[in-house]
Amino acid sequence: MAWDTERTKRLLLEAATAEFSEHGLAGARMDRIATSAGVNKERIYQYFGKKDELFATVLATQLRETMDAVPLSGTGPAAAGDYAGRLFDHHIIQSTIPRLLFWEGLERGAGAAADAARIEYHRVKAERFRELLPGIDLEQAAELLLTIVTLVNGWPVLGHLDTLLVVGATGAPGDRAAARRNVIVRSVEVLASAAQAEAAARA
Amino acid sequence: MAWDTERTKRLLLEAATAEFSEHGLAGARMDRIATSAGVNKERIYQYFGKKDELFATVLATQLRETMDAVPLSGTGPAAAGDYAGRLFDHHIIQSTIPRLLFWEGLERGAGAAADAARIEYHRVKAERFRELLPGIDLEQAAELLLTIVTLVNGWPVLGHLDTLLVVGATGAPGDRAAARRNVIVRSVEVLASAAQAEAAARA
DNA sequence: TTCAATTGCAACTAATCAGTTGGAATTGAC
DNA sequence: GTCAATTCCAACTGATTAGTTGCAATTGAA
Repeated sequence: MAWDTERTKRLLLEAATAEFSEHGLAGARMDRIATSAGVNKERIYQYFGKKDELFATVLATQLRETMDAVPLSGTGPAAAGDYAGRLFDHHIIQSTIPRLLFWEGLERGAGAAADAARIEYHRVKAERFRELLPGIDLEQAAELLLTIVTLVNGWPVLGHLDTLLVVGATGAPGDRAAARRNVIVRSVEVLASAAQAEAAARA
Repeated sequence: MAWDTERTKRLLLEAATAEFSEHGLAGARMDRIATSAGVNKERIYQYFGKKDELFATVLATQLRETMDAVPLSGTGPAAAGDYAGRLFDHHIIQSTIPRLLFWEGLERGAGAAADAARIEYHRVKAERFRELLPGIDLEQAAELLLTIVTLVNGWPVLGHLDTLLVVGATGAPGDRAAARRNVIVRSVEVLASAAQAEAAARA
């Protein structure tokens, strides 16, 4: 039976994803990752390098996967809202993503935007998003996309604020995910329509 | 010359605010807080207790201060947009706030919503925000307030995403803060109008 | 079978960290 | 001036942590 190096790497990457999502870079523990993966700690260093290199690998893998998993399709404000809704759904299933994105923002800051491949990927994404809303310019598209990503990823991370502001004020929690998803989708539709109207008024 | 205990506490609290804002709970170092404040480390424990107690104190102090510093005023969608703009401005000056809010979300999670006084404070805030937009119900108000807080606080924390999506796609950075502030203010106005229209359509 | 490369093991290492301690210095009441 | 309480000091402590090490076991090519 041969060594299954790829499987070992996968186990470690999965364990690292969970650990970094839960604790961030500073709070994560290499021992825990190894134990959780059922792999000797020394293998981590052999395959992935030091702690922050493993963190970078986890981020690159997970954030890239998200962009591939939720494609843009259709045209018009409803398509924009649909995209937001699907992104929201994806994050419910892959709950590590929003946390990793904010850990990245907090722990790596501006340095996180220095990757040329990633810059290109996002440029293409913004361009593609613009095509969903005929008539708007690239800046409008990029700003709206930033709004979508902020709202969708921010919601689970600021769950305590949802509890304080919405649940606390109105009393009955109900299905919070469904309600918030609904609000975000409709908000995106409204903002997309407004963006188009604004672009038309300027033409 | 008497001991100035209150001054020592203030120095420590300021240093702790900066440290926790920069590094979060797991990444902050008590030695650094003490050094930065020019105070002996042992004083921290005497005055504030252990590390996570100090963190809680910093959070309570800073987040409470924010709510007091940016009051709600006026009525109508423009008032909602104005509030968002003033909140945005405040966070530019007090750059620790957004980061602390997201550290809290990531590092303390749902437990952060367990404080009775804070629940009450947010309930009152949501109620007051509802009064800005006559006709809308409390749930609409709370959801829109959550959207505002998410966008305003999320922007600095996701600065790398701004760079990737907006700057990367459109080329010239310009004054990003002003541009993003403008987008948020107008978005809030649009969403506030839509919320009122929706409430009216249901009446 | 041999041999070099790689994986696997678990103990080890040096540094770091939150928290503590004993004693000196200071304060303010009496 | 005395005295108890408090602040200040800086060294200490024990636990934890990222990373390393020496050696055994395994793999696959020749």
